[in-house]
Amino acid sequence: MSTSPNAPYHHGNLRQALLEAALVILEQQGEAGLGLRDLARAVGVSPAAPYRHFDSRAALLEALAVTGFQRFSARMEEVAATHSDDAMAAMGKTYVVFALQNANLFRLMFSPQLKKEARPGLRMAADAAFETLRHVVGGDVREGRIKALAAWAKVHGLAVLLLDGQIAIRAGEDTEALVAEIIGSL
Amino acid sequence: MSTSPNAPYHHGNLRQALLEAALVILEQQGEAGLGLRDLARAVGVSPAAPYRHFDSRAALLEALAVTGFQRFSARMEEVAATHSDDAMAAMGKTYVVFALQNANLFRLMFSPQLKKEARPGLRMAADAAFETLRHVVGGDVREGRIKALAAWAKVHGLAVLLLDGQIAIRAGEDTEALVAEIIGSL
DNA sequence: GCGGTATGTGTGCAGCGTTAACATCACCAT
DNA sequence: ATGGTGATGTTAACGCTGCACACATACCGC
Repeated sequence: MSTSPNAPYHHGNLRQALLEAALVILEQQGEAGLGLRDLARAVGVSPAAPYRHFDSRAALLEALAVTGFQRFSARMEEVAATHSDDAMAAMGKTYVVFALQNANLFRLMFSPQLKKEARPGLRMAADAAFETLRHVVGGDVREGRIKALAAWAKVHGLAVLLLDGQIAIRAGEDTEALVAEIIGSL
Repeated sequence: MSTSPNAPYHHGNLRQALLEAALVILEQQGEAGLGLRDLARAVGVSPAAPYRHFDSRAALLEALAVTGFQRFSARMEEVAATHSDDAMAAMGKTYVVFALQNANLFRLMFSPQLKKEARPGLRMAADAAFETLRHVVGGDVREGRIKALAAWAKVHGLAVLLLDGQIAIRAGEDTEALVAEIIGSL
């Protein structure tokens, strides 16, 4: 039942292939549509093969979320480096744009079913991702912390509400412009 | 196989009983732990009985989310009525406290698997819940809208980040006080 | 009373995540 | 070279889930 007559018995780099295919399916179908059997079929491998690389479906989702945080982190550092003057606003906008462009991945990163208390790897990836943010915003100082948390909350809430379609975009209104305006309003 | 020898064949008000039991299970076990069979057993009814009142598991979850929005709405209106002076801050704090007290219900209300685009009832319940908020904050005015959205985003983001355990509470720090401080920092 | 309809029961199906036993291959010490 | 060993993939099966169908029961308008 092999896909190709002379397909090799071993895939070569299955773990990576699974993650990549999973990212595609995730963005297309959402987390609920990402089944292990479909995923295995998409990569051309038997239904149980993924278990050699991931303990469970939850572990696979965790790995996806971790790469999500890494990509997010990379984007943030990049923006922090190139916009040293208006870093705060630029990072805020990048934050929201990332969420909108990678909707289902972003949702997965903050999915309640990936309990971060029980998954140190995910917790660390998440913390690392926000490290840059915290540093730029000066959240380590005693009294700067409140403002930093407020800014973080505003940006994150904006991302979540937009993802949820909760903030109505009026006719002829540009989403990115609206985001910039809201972030700008301290 | 009846729970009690003279249990009536008809439950009386099963729909309501299901919703109430579901709310308890939801808050105890989270959305993933809410199975139709367990729920039916908890109410003392056969596994297929819930389908007379809910088309699917998703429909049940939707109904739960709707009642969640209604409770949320009630709390908001109550606070808006009793705190006519500092309405904004009071409502913000209530918003976050509601999320923390009804964690899993709040998560369900904004769960991506309940696609609001495809569920008009849920959409309406959500919109109605935020109506009060929008009114008090003056979000209908052209230029007040940005500030209103910013405030909403800040409060919502704060709730979500706290729920996710993403905002670290330092030793000897009171969560509610921190919330009040962050909300206060415009 | 009686028939129709709403409500609850019992059974079964397909699909899921997961596991265990087996097959195949790469690699490394001899 | 070769043979043993562990990593990787396959196959089959288990238990569970949401869900659908046919049947049983109880309420309600005539």
